Amino acid sequence: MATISKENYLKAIYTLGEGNSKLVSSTSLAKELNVSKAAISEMASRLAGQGFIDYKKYKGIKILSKGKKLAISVIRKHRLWELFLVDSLGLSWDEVHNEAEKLEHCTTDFLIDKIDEHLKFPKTDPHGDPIPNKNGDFRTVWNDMSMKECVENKSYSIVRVNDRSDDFMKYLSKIKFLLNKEFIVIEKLAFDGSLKIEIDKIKHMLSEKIIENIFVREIKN
Amino acid sequence: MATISKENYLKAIYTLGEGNSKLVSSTSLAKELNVSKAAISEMASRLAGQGFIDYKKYKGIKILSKGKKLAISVIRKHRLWELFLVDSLGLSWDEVHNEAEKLEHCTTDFLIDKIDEHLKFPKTDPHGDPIPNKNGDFRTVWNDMSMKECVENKSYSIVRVNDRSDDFMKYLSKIKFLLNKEFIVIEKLAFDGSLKIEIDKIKHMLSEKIIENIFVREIKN
DNA sequence: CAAATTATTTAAGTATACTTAACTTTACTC
DNA sequence: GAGTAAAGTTAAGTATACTTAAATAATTTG
Repeated sequence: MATISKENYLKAIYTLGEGNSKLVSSTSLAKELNVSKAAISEMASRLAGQGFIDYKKYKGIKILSKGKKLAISVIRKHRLWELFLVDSLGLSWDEVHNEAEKLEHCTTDFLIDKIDEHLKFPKTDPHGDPIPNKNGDFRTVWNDMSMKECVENKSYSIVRVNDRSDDFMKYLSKIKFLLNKEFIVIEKLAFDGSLKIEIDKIKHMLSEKIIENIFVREIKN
Repeated sequence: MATISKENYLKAIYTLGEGNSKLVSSTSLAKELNVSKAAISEMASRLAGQGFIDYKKYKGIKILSKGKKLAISVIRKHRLWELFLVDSLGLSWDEVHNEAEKLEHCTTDFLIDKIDEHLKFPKTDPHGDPIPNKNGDFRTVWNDMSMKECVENKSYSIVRVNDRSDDFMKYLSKIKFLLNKEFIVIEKLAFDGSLKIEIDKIKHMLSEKIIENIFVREIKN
């Protein structure tokens, strides 16, 4: 049985392992899931016993195809819910993450496929992350760049954000820094890595901590 | 903390106790929740300890205002989800009960209020059951009658059904016997309590077991 | 390369939510 | 009112998913 806990462990292992390439350590998993390292050891043994992961004591965790399948299915549910809540229920993008975090665990494949269909099989969620299709394939090709690489006097649009904390999302909403929104880089400050940008004719200073979590696409005119 | 189990226990206690009037027995609860009678004793002690119910050993269970509040909140979530899935996602009424049974436990008050608003504060769900408002009040006045009381050559419309089993709901869907649908009683057979009705110009025989779970309103012309 | 530090696991204990089996209470019948 | 059947509880045990504290393995550093 795939309980809520197991689904969250597998999602975290999949994310931290970046697909299935990297080994995931107990410490990083414990931090991600907000549980003790002892809890990780225990659950790792259980998940390994059920064929979801490969677990070598003191070495690390690697997701197996069975675990990957479940993780992607949960991610798919999460992202489709987020988009659905924004598009069909009018929630704002900083409100949907926590709701989707719960809904992803109590949605049947039947229902999520109906939602996928209703949204006309979208490719990305409201944060710009790709939505896997029914078969678990991410078809979107990454062609974005970190906002850190932006140069002065060029226009960009925001393609993806990499943080879901309330504070971060709420700040972006407040300055109307939404997905696909265009902005111009006015000034780049070398000494602290911060960026002065103009959006909707209003200028904002963004710290390095903010911009390293934002991914953009250059707009060529 | 209100876990999924606790929510289901309170929902069942509220339903079997018909609001808060009747004492609920361990046996009936065990049957409703598909667990052993021993499990009922244990959970009853826990719920009583937390002030959700009044529990007198060997006597029975009675819901308290704290428990009633939680039960109604879960029922509200269930019924709003059902209507939402039918109205906004196009699921059929026999598909929504099982989905709502899961979603009701992982929906915040914030989200369900958004759904309520989106549906324009509906009064009944797709089975005709009343939806409590944000304050927990059921405002709908019951003016339906059991289908058993139907008489020959009169027209009725279906107002509410009292069973959520897949077989029952699928059969009603199949013969297009949907909420608010009009039908005429052609013949009433006294010996087995069955009813011959006409719906969309097609005649159907409905057994007593079916009609006792259907509630109707007479259409006067 | 040995010592120290960090990472990880094991052990023991807790809470929830179940089970079956044994026992007790209540209700019913003669 | 005693005997019995049904209803309900208690006791003991299980699985999941955590915790803290102690022990062990791996890695880093002098």
